[in-house]
Amino acid sequence: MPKVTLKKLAKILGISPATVSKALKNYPDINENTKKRVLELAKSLNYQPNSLAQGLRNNESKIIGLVIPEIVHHFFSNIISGVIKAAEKKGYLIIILQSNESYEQEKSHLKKLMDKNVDGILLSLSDTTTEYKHIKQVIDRGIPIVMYDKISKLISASKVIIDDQKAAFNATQYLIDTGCRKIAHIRGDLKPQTTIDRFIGYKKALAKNNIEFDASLVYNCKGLTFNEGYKIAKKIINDHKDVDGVFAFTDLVATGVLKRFRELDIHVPNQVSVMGFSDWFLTKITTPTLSTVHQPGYEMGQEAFEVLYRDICTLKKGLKIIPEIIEIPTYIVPRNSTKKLPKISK
Amino acid sequence: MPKVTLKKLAKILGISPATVSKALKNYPDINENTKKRVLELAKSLNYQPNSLAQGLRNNESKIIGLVIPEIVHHFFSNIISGVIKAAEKKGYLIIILQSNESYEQEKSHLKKLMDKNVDGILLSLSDTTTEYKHIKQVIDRGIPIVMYDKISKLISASKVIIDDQKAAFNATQYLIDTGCRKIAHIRGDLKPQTTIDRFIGYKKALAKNNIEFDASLVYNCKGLTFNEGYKIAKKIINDHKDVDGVFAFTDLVATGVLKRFRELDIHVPNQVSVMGFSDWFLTKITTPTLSTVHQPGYEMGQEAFEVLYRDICTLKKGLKIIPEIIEIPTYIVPRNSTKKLPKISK
DNA sequence: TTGAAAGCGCTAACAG
DNA sequence: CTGTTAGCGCTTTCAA
Repeated sequence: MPKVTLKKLAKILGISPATVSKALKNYPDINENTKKRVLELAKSLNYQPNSLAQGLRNNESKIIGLVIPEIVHHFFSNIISGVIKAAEKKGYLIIILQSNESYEQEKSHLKKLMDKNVDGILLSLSDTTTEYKHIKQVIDRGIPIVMYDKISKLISASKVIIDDQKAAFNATQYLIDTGCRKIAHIRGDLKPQTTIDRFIGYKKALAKNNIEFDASLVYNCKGLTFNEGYKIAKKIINDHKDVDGVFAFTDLVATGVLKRFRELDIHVPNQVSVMGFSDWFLTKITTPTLSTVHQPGYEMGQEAFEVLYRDICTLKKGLKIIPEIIEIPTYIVPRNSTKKLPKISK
Repeated sequence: MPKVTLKKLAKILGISPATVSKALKNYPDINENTKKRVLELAKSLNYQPNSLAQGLRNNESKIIGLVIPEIVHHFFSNIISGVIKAAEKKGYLIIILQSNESYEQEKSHLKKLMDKNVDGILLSLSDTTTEYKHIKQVIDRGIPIVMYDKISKLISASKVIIDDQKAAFNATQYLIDTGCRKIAHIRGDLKPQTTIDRFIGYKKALAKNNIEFDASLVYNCKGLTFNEGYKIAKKIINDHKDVDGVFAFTDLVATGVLKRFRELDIHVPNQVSVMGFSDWFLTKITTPTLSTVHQPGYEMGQEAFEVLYRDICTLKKGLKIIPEIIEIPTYIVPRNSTKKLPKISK
C-alpha cells in the first residue's frame, strides 16, 4: 500500500504540494474551489499526514510522556485515565512509563522521553529520588514538566497535588468527632513526603482537640500491603486494649486491619473505628465498608495535563513559564467502619 | 539551550555530518580515532539523536500503540504493565488509548495511531465492535496488529488469548469435584465472546458430569459490577433454595454474591460455594477469600508485545506475517469460598 | 576512510 | 490565489 503523501496529491491534482498543504490547513489564501478539490481527493484517498515529518518540521510531536510509579494501582490507573481523557481533547497522545519507585528508572525514562521529542512530561517522583538534576536537565532543554502527587519543593515547575496534611487532619478530626479518643495511626515508610504529611495531619488534629500525642500509638508499616495491616492490627490491640480508632495512611492497610479485627471479634466501628486513605475501589466491598479520604486521581490526571498544556503553550509563545501549584480538594467518604456523626453539628 | 545536532558535532570536529552519523552508528569503515573523537564529543555534549528525524528517515517510530477497553481495571492494568515491561527491553515505547468499549472510539484511536506512525498496534476489541474494516485497513497499511484478550476470528492477525471455555469448564468442574451438584451461573452480556465461551464451558462441565442443564440457573448480569452480584445473589436463593454452587463470570460480581450471602446468613462455602473468574486483587481480601480462575494479564501483555515485535521484524524483512495464536494457560486458585478437594484424587 | 548530495514528508517565507 | 525554494535532522548511496 503505497502511502499517500502531499506530493502525490499535488501531482494528481496538477498543483504544488505547498498549495495542497495550505488547502488542508485551511489557509485563507486558497481558492475555494481548489480547496474543495484537495479536500475531496484527500478524503477519498484517505490521506493521513505523516506526523513524523510534521513533527520534524514544526518541532512538536503532540505526544506527552507520563511517568508513573506503579500502574497496577487504583489511584494511579485513575490518574492515567484522567490524563488520557484530557489529552485526547487537545489532540495529544500519551506515552506511559513506569518507574517502579526507582530513581534510576525515572532518570532513564526521562531521557527516553526527551529522545522521543515529547512536548512535555508529567512526573510523579519515585520514592527513592533524592536528586533532581535529571529533572532540571529536562526543563533546561525546554521541555516543560508538571509534577503530580509526589513532588519536590526543590523543583521549580507546575505541580498538581492534594494537601495530605489537611486531608489527614480531617480524617483524624472525623474520628474524633464520631467519639474516638484513643486513635492509633499506621504510617508508611519514613521518607515519602505524603507519609510524613499525613502523620503531621494526624498529630495536628490530636493537638487541636487536646488529645495528648502518644508515640506508642504510631505504627510503622514497611510495605504498602494488606498483610502489613493484618499484622499491625493485632499489635495495636495487644499494646492498647482500649484503643477506639485506627487511622491508616492507605486503604489497603486499613483493609488488613478490618479483616484482623473481625477475626479477633473486635466490632468495627462500635469498639474501634477504622479510617483509610485514598478511596480505592476495594473500600466499597469490604465488610464493613471502609470510611476513607477520597483522593481524586482522575481529576488530578486531568488537571495535570491541563496545566502542562498551558505550560507548553506558554513556552511555544516564547514566554517564561510561571509555575502553578494546583491543589485538588479531598473529602471524607463516611462508610461503615466509622460511627455516625452526632446530629448536633457545631 | 540550543539542541545538539549531528551537524553541530560535525562542525566542531571539522568533519562531515555523514561521518559523524556513521561513527555514532558503529559503521565499520570509520577510522578508529575519528570514531573515538566523535563518541567523546557526543557524550560530553550529551547528544541525543532527534528521533523524529530518524523516524522520518527510517520509516519507523519505535513506538507501538496499545488500545485497551478500560484502564482502571485490575486485569487490564496488569496487561499494560506487562506490555511496557516487554517493550522496554526492545527499546519500544507505548502509547496508550482507551476505547471504553466503544466501536467509534476504537476506530478513531486506530486512526490516530496510524497517524503517529506507530510500528504496530496491540488491540483488545471493544464489546460493541462488530465490523472489522477499520482493523483490516490498518493491516493493509502495513502496520501489524496483534489482538489480545478480546479477539475476532474474522481477522487474520496474531492473537494472544486465554481459553475461556476451558477455564470455565475447569472452574465448574472444580465446584463439582468439591461436591456441588446444583450450580448457578452468572453470565455477562450476551455479546462478548468471552462471556459466551465461559457459559459454554460451564455447560460442558455439567454435561460431562451428567448434571442436567437447567436454564433457570443461569442469570444474566447487565453490568460488570459488585451491585449486580449483590442483587442476583438474592434472586438465586429465592429461585433455588437448594443451590449449592455459584460460578460467576467475573470476580467483582462474585464478590457481590459473597456479601449478600453473608447478609442472608448463607454459609460460604458449606452451604453454597462461590467461584469467580480473573483473580483480581480484591479476591484476596474478601471474607471469605474468593476462589477464582487466574487470568494472567501481565503475562498476556508481555507475550502480546513479543508476538507483535516478531511480526514487526517479519514485515521489515519484507516477509509475510504468519499469524500466531498464543494461548496463555489459566489455572484455578482455590481459596476459601469453595470447599476442599477430597483427598482421594482420581 | 571520508564527504557531497539527495531525500524522507511537510511547511513557511516569499515571489509571482 | 499559487508555486518556488529552502530546510527541519538524519541516513545512505556513491564518488572521491
